[in-house]
Amino acid sequence: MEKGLISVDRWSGESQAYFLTHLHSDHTNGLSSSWSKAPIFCSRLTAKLFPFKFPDFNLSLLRIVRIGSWHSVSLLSPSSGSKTVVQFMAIDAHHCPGAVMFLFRGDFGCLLYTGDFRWETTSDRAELGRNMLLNALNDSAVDILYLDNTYCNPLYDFPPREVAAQQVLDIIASHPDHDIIIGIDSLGKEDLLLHISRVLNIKIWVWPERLQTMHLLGYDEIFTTKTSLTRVRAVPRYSFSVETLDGLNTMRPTIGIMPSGLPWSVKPSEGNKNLFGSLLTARYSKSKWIGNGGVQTDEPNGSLDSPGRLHKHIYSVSYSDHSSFSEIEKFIKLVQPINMKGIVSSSCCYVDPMYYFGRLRGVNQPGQRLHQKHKRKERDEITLGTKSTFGRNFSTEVERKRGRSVKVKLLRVQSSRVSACRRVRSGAKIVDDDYTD
DNA sequence: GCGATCAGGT
DNA sequence: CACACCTGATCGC
Repeated sequence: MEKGLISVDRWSGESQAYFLTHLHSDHTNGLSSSWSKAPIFCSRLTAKLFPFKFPDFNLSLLRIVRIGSWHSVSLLSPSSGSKTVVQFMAIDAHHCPGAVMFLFRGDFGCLLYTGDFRWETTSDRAELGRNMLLNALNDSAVDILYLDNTYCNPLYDFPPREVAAQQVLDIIASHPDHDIIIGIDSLGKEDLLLHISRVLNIKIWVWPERLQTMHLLGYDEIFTTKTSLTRVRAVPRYSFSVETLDGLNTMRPTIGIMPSGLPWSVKPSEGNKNLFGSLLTARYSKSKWIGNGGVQTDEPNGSLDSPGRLHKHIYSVSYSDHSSFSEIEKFIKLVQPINMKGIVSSSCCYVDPMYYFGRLRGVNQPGQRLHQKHKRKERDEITLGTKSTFGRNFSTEVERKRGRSVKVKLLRVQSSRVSACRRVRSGAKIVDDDYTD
């Protein structure tokens, strides 16, 4: 086909080489165990985790890309049919285990695709990442930066993960006799859990599948699936809700901590009316946490004005694996791309990074003409994944309201073999595992 | 009965 | 309001 040279995090078209930045499922839509189109380039750690997500995948199709080295692949130019070489380098994206950015050079120019990334500036690891990127760029211009623009808005202001991790520890320390539930996904936030484990000298419960992942990542002693060994449990985020926490509290005093990009409130719902639906109680500002103090509730146990407190049993901490607005800004200043484009798009929330950062683009560049040329080439030959919820908003009101039944997650009876297997696999049966053994 | 896809949730 | 990902329905095979 005419437009198929390479694809990044995009699996639907016909390309000659495919690149995977990381294994979160919003970047693997369309990828499956039966994949056979062409080789997939990814980091070593992603390759290691790969079979776990895609059990019967033909691993001979994976190409491990060593981080920080240039690699090349020879392909056929879709337009001319002649040989063309694409050079590429993987750079640590500091997002989740195995996550990398890809820097490409070829006839199309120089492209940097960040995938999801966090660009902290305070840690040693961040310093290494910065140096690696600078070495890779080696003063040459990035024609197009494809940017993780998830939090590309000045409202999105949160601390480095080290600081957020301390906030989590503070919350735990202030609840010495509580069980602690932390909501996480299938990959990511391991450093937070390791930090908690180290500081409190305690094991951390995870669901069985997550334990396997932890073992693949090389963490052998820290995590456990035995509830009796610890009061701190990391549970799938989707099983973390007001109802879950209320239910758990009928058995033991328990608080939930949601490490998440932003201290947005939980969903509006009956009985929680005054709490929800707006920007929340605390946010990180100018190097310290402030409570907004304006949230009044009828909470009988006292005010919810401690930082991040969302609900009598739930805290939200801004522990994010995506870059904050100011980090995005620093990154763009460093890269000085000639042009850029957000990879996170949705019909209602897409923020074009050019809106805030257009002025930060590289200077002394030939400008639009060169850019246009590359852009055309890129559009023809490179296929890039974007996250999108576009389309969902077109469903009718009738469809949206159709047939929703209220679920009682804690006590739900397994309704089918297939869904039972799914739940067990994903650890949703947390309460059964915890309290009926 | 199966995987892929979609809508609708947490 | 974001993100990541679960569940159930439906469709094509």
